[in-house]
Amino acid sequence: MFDERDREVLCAIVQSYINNPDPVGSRFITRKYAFSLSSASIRNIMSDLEEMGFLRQPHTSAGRVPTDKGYRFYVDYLCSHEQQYDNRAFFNEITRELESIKNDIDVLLSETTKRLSNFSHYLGVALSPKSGSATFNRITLLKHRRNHVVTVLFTDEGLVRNKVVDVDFDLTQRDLNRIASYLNSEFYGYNLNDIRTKIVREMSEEKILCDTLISRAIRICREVLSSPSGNIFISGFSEVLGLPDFSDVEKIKEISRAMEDKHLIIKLLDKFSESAKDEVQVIIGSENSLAGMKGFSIVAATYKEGSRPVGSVGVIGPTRMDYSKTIAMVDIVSKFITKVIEGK
Amino acid sequence: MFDERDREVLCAIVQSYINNPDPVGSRFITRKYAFSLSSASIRNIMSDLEEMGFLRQPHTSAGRVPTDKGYRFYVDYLCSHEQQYDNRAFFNEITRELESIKNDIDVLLSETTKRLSNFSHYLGVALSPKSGSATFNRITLLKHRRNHVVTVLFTDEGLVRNKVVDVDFDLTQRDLNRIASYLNSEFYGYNLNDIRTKIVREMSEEKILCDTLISRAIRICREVLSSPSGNIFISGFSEVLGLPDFSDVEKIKEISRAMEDKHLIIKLLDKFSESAKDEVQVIIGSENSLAGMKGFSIVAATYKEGSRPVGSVGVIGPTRMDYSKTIAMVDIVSKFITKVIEGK
DNA sequence: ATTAGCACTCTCCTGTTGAGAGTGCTAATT
DNA sequence: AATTAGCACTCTCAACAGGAGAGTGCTAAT
Repeated sequence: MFDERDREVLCAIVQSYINNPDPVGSRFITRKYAFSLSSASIRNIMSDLEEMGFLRQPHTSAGRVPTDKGYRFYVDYLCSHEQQYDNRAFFNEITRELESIKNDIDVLLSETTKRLSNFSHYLGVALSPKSGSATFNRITLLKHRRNHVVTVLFTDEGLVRNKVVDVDFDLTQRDLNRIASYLNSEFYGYNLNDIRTKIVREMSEEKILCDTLISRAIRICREVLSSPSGNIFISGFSEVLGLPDFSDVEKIKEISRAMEDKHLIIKLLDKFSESAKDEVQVIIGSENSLAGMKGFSIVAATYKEGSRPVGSVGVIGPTRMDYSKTIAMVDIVSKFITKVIEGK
Repeated sequence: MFDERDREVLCAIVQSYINNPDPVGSRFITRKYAFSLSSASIRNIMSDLEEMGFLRQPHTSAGRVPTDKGYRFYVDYLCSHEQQYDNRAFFNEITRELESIKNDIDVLLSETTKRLSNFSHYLGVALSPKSGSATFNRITLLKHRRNHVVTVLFTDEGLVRNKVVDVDFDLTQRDLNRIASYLNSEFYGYNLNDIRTKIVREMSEEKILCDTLISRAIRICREVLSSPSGNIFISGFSEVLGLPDFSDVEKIKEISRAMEDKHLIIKLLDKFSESAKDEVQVIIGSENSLAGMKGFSIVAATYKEGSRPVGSVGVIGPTRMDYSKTIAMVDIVSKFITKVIEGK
């Protein structure tokens, strides 16, 4: 009911449509892909494939177009992930130009998404490491004007975060040192999420409320940890505008709305980093469940710190996407970032 | 040759066109603006205005449309800058929601541009303070893993900047303290630009080369100052897409290209902050000289630190822009940011 | 100086038509 | 039994023509 020949036809149709967004007809297939079959036979096969839900017709007497289910089958069973020439060039550029940026993860991610979108012609996206699971190493407090404290937080993973915190009391540098060393002894080795919940729990305890030093320390620490966790990077909008899929204003509005709603994309990418699979993952069109992302696919992977995935990176593009090329690229990028983070 | 009546007609045409992007005809003017003249007379006046270069016709037998020169005259002499209801709402939202963000200038600017674009329906843009003219107050160096130093730079203006610097030598925290105190004594009170040039000059001097402490100090300091200076914030792309001016794909591509070329916009805004005028400034369409910004106008102003302008904020939109409203908004915003920076 | 009247121009919408591409079905062929 | 040739049918798209609508410029009258 679904033999080798059917697969070949489906594959040909998907590939042809990816190359060029015109519905593909039976005659075109016979000519271009040199099947030893007539167009009439292809028509029969296509009709079967349509009934099985892999293809659909935009209208009677147009050719066929893959459905999301069709793409899914293509990605899972048909497309080869072999590296192409393009990808080698991509790999070279990435490693050559970006390897030196290792101190500022945000710059690294932003530059990487830029290259990713340049080479793929889709939207490059990345989520910066979730600091929640990072491990507290130490904190330094520096006096800055009256009522302002500069905090510098170090994690075991090498993350450094600073923030200016308002305090409603005037403190000397000596006070700050005492507060810092309290925090350091108290929280060393915990991960930041645990510290956050620990603080909430302890806030109400009496011993905290009585001791001004401790209560001040806790308050400062809470401020530091309240910072937004995941930064998102998106780039390549003008790349996407060049695609024929976006020759229509409505389509453009759609994707730009999706882009501005960074919240949703963050959630989406978060899912990737939670499901700690090792491979590149693909979400196609309506599999996505998110309204406003109907016509788009996402190819993403996580990058890791040690063996723990801490963030994700990927590509958003139309469902009519060059999956094999894109998957290979995302694979390269995620591994590259992992490598850089771990300091080689 | 250009009397009161001509002005009134020009004003009516510009306003009508701003409301609604249809070429405006003579009959429409007489009906809508209740001139005590017939459409024929209006036609004569319009013909004169066209000859003077304030109006043009998209094609014979369409109505008239303002030229850049027409907008310029409107902005300089005709439009009233009175506050409208909208602006008060805008002012309230800005002050209520953003006054508390004063420690992180970048967050402040990014949030402000968001509101600005929301209310204006154009692109909100802002340039973060040029740190070059800020005054060195002190620097703190903290050890971070081997070969990495976290630097925290304080300026008199309250700016705090941190950066992780690679060093090719291993140092104890005590060494770092000595280096920091050398830098502090050496550079206290200078502005960052001067320090940068000073470093370049001194790098070659012998005494520097001999003394390892000093040479290391200088090297670290150079790294710190090499950071990118002006950050740019742009927001509101999806706002802009809703405007009838961008119902055409080509137009959308144009503005998105202009947006991606952040370099150019930075240059442009830089000009604003240099020409230290106190008012909101307007650049209309081709006055801009920048290719790729032909159909766009820029309304911008500087925000200040003391009396010195340090950055700029504004709006980019189609030449067919509601100038009086936008100018009022940019005025509010620039004054608001100035106020917040100076800590009220 | 102003205006009514009119011929003219240009856009935009609508309907028509014909070419082209592709399908599904049936009957013939292998 | 699978494949294919042939054909009628459907749908899109581009080109074209006509007509309504809006606006102008000019001239002659007020």
